Amino acid sequence: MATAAARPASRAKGLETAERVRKAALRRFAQAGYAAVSMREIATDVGVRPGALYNHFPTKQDILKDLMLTHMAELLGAWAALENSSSMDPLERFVRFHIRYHLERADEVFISYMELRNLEPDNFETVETERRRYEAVLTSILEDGLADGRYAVDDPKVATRAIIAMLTGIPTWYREGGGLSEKEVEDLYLTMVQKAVAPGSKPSRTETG
Amino acid sequence: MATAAARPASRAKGLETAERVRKAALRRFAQAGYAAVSMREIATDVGVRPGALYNHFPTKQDILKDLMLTHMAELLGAWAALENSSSMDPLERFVRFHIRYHLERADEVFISYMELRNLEPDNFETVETERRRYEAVLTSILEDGLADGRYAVDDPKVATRAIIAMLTGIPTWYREGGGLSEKEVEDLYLTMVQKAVAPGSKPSRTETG
DNA sequence: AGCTAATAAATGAACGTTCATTCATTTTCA
DNA sequence: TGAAAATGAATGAACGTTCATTTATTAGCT
Repeated sequence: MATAAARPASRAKGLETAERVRKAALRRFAQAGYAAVSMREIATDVGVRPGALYNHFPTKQDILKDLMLTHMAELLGAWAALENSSSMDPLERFVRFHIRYHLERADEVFISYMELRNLEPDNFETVETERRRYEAVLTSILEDGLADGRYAVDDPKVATRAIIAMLTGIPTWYREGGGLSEKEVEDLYLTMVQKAVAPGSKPSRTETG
Repeated sequence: MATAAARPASRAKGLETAERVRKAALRRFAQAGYAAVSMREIATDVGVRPGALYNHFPTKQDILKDLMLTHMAELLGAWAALENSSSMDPLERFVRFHIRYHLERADEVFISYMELRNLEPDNFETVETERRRYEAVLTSILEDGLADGRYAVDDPKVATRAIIAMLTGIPTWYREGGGLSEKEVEDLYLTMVQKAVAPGSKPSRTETG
């Protein structure tokens, strides 16, 4: 047999509990904030006594770390899986991906920029590095379009931050069944982003193209 | 160099302390989050014993409430003072005002949307109402431009949220002496906003109306 | 399959610490 | 003299975490 690290399918109880801890902590952290959530509350959600949590995570900090590192890795992984799989325009692909992903994983996203300050320096640095890698994706798309004249932005890095802030704000107000479908939101934002980076002389009253 | 400068009639000692409490709490809340800050820490910053804080604020909650309600009132007040005082284009005036104000009051702004969930329902509702009033300012500007064809946005309320999210993200990355002046940031963002709402390149729907 | 040793998970109770808040007393100062 | 402000000590509650013990679950052996 292989080492003990690989678990037989029947030995799933422990992993199940660890996963339930993650889920409960995720929900609670997103709702009340890391510092305002007690291990006792998480334990209650999981249906276990507080001490039992320490069979799965060494400290409360490690739960937060796990959630944030996992989220960043999955975000980059999800993009990597999509990056070369479509013939869609890269900017459109990125905008639609970002909106979709951030609406699907609202809690993870919320925690990952809300609880940064509660991370120990090492883990903070790791998350920041990944975040910069993600931003670099969009910057690179803008630079490509800039090089062949499809886009016109004065500063691709500033434009990247502006666009990502704009898109990341969506989950703070969008609610399902609120009159706009997810697709409609994607289209609205895509249009604004495309116009914001499009060449087109000075705004105000110049004619199009 | 001992005391802080001018105490007018020395009758103002109590008010001075209350103000020092506000300042200390503001800084601490912005840095560590409301739930992670103790009354003891605030008292230490102020130079007083914890119990003394209760001569100025009935509870820790009330300090947060005071900070957030004051901030929203001052934000709307600052805009009101500027609204009709310039011949600048309304959209430009709003964008420049928002960026400037949010860079000047980074801590207040940060707290006001980061600690919303720590507010009691009544105070939360008050802050939300003020926030909606502030958003309505921009929405109204966009609707005016939409009516006479200067702008073209599919949904002024969505565009409002998009623009405000974009602008409010600036303090998370902008640092003085980081290669860009505040004026340059204003100009870069203004250009993107103007292009995003300008009529022109991307027809996506029938006209509203 | 059944038994057994080993291991993993959960319990229940406790640890010391820190928390927001209270209050009688003292200090400050107009 | 009187009121506001600050002190110093105390309150009970809640916190993260530990640990000896019990309970579940599994691997190795026959």
